[in-house]
Amino acid sequence: MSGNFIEPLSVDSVIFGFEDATLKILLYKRSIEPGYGMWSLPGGAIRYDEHIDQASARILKEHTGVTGLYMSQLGAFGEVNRFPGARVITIAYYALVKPGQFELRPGPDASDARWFDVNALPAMPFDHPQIIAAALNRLQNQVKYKPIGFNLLPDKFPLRALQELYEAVYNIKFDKPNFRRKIMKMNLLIPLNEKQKGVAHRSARLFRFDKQRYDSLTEKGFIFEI
Amino acid sequence: MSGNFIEPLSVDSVIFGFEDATLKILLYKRSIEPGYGMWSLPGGAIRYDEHIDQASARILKEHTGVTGLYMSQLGAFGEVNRFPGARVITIAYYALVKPGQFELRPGPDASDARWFDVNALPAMPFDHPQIIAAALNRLQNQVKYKPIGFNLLPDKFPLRALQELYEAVYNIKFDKPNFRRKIMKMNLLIPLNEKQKGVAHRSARLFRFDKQRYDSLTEKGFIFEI
DNA sequence: TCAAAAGTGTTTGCAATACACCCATGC
DNA sequence: GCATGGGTGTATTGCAAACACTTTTGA
Repeated sequence: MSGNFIEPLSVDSVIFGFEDATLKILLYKRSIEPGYGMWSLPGGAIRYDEHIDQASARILKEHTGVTGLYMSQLGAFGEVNRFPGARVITIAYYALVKPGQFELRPGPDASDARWFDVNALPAMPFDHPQIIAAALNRLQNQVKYKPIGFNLLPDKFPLRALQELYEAVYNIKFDKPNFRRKIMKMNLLIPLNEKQKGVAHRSARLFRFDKQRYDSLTEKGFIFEI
Repeated sequence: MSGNFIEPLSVDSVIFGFEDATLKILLYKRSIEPGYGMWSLPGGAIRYDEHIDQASARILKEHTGVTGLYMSQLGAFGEVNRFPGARVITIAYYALVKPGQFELRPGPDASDARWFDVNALPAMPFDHPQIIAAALNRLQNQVKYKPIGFNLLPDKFPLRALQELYEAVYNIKFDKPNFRRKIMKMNLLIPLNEKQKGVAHRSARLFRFDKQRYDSLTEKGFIFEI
């Protein structure tokens, strides 16, 4: 317990991934008390000399091994007894990960790491279930008006993957022709001269998200909405 | 500086009001250092034994004298040097106030209190300008899908007041007939047998927001949107 | 040649927009 | 009676929803 840390303040992250048409969350099996052996959100203490966003990025790096993940603050969680034995307020973040962006490994103070389907989460310690609920809620609100969903897809993807992503996040089904038209009309996807491989049916064209075009359209008042 | 407080953690609130068809923010003139004499957001330290939402409600009460204001957390602000002389992370809230809900008075550590037009704010200390920018942004996002705007209006109001509120928040103009129809179609306003008084033209009918109806419609999947 | 998903076309109805207009009231 | 805002009517347009349909590919 060094004076290098702000003791009553921690950071916790909800890391979202998307695989098999399912929204997932990355949890770590705690190898320390309290909560030994439980699956929980990756987290850590904030240092005196770092911005809270830096703290979150550092802790994500310590757990995943990679930097540059899409990341955004959710807010502070401050129930008096949310953490046993001491008053700890935590600042929660959520992060988005592309398939295969890093290899799973146990993070600090953890013995294992695993992706869980958002609809089949294990028992979790502290207020982590509430934090996850807030993260899901935020993700649903953000993904509608910001093109952050692409941070959950590979760089090259077929339209169907995008549709399945939105279907998983909103938990509803879209009509394929109407969804395609809506997306294509935005002119934000660059069609590639590549197709899906290894599928047992007609292979779909792949697309890439055009961030530059999105930025320039946004300057002109364009509003992304799905 | 008693051990009763979590030293490195404070709460700051952006209090919004609506008067003269203008969105306003309530600021307090600091009578202590740092930032002596500057107009700033009302704030204070979090106690060890209170939920952060309670801390925010308590500090709002200490400043305004009233409880029960609509209030919601914005998030944590944690630049390393945001507060001079010590590492202080602040958790920001925004609150909505009805016209005349309380009498202005200087709060703790303040010599004066005053409403400022959001488009004509004074120089402010620390990161308060950023916090206000975030609050405005959040308000704009929230008011579109949640009926929280009514917390800025008197209990009884003419439709025009609601329109002016949305015009002030979004900073755009609406077409009056279309706005009326959109609102009335939602069936969320109860028409009263009362009219405006003291106006130099045809007086408008007053309405009241029907929260019960909103709640029951929401359960059935209704989505508020303006 | 069949299954499965890619991808296109077309109809329908609602809802946003734009704008013309009449009504009530105080000065 | 005129200025001011309250309040209503209506044509136009665009888009979302629904669904039938054709095309391509691997097994």
